Amino acid sequence: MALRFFNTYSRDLEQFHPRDPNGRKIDIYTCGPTVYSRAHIGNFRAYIFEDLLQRHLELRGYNVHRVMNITDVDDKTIRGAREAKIPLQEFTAPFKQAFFQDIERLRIKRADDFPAATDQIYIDKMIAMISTLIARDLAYQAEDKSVYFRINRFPDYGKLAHFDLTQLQSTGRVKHDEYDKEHIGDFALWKAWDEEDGDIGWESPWGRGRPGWHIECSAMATALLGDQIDIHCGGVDNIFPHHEAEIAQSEGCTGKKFVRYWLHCAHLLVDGQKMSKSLGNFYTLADVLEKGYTGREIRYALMRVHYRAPLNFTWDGMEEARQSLGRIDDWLTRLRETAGNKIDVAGTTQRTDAANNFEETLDDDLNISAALGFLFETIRETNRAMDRGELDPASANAWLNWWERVDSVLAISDGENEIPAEVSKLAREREQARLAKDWRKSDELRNELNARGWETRDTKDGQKITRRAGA
RNA sequence: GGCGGGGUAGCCAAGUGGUAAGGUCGCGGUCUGCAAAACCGCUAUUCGCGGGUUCGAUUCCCGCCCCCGCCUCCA
Repeated sequence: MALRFFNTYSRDLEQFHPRDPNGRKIDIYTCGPTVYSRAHIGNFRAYIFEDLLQRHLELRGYNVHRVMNITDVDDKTIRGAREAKIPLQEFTAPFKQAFFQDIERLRIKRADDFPAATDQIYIDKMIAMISTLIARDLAYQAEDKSVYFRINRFPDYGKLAHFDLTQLQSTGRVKHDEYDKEHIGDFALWKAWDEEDGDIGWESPWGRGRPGWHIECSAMATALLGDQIDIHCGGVDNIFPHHEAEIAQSEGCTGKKFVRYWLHCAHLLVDGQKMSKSLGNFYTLADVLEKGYTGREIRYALMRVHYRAPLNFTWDGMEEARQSLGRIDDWLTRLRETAGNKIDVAGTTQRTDAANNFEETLDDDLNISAALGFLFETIRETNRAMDRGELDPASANAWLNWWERVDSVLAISDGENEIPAEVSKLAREREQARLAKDWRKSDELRNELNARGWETRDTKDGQKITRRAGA
């Protein structure tokens, strides 16, 4: 099956065709974090979806160039810096650092570029774009000195969200001191400095101020990827107004179609509800790690549901993720034992079929659930063959090679676990106790190993110890 | 009110105009000193509800109900 994705713009599944005439190079722009606090697991669901997308495109032979912006100036960062009585950069730095730590723990590939909104080159680019928009009558400076986009002059405004502009209602989420706008839907490109901004601001043709949120992404995307990009991703809540505004700004400047495919990830719910601090169901990655779950377990839990379906985060779900990964770990351990020392043996026809199923399923708008279904079916079939002693080393190796491809997309395999000397000493003692049929001592040692996070299994080839899932 | 996404077993979830993948949990069995893992078996006569089309619908059409989100700076 050819690659296809659900494009928010058309609300339809579309075959994927990159702009690159050779069909190999793909540009992706993804909206990154606002660094005013630790990102929460809902944010990471979106980033994991984007990572899955990139990894699958790469498995399919595409050369992906991805940009993720860092918003390091906005109302919240300014407020945070003011309350902490420290410079803005000093306030955002630790959150940037935490963000990079978090994505590493979740095995999210780093983007090729992480432009920050406060980089002078992007501020300059934003100012240049705003000037162009004003020159084209698509923007105006209002009485309050801020510059706004004039949505009535951009006929396509509302096409992405499929909104009728006359229906726009204020939700009161934004402070409404913006009476100077011509239309309630006009959004700020440049926000005039006010007292609350303190010493944060940049000089511009319209006076001191700071960029609006939307213009950042237009400036950084076009600066790094050009006037047109293949795929732009984000959470569904960014469709309107953020991405709608990006289209208006970018196309208003370049006159070219900005994005070919808009992909949006559904929300993460926690216990069936939106995360919020007041409900006490608000989790950062650190919160979940503290409960004893590992990065790959969290990655799996956030990845296993299709990106366009709402995902309900629960602790039962985390436990399920742990058990599922344990099943995969044990399967790999067995395959490696069966394969012995052989490496790089040519695959079997059976392997190829499974590979196609896994990959073709992902081609269909990243159908991860079906892809995992194929993986687990494969696991059962090969386990059955190994139980019967019917899987030869060459086939086991072929499966391991297949897994390498699968895991290049999923990125969920367990690291190599070195067995600590102390643990292997206990294991040897238990082996001796078992030979002596001293079951009491043997069981005590098993409990001891268990307490240290290691599980023992007595097989016909002798005792095996493995690291317990999550330990 | 407008615009979306979703409603399939205890929980998570795939899927198709032809009779329900997979994961997890639970129960029984094989194996084991006992376990663990693995494997085998059982667990939705049924896919939110009501109509319609059809030889046949969970899948198509119409109506309705419920959950979640967006509607101007939340991924």
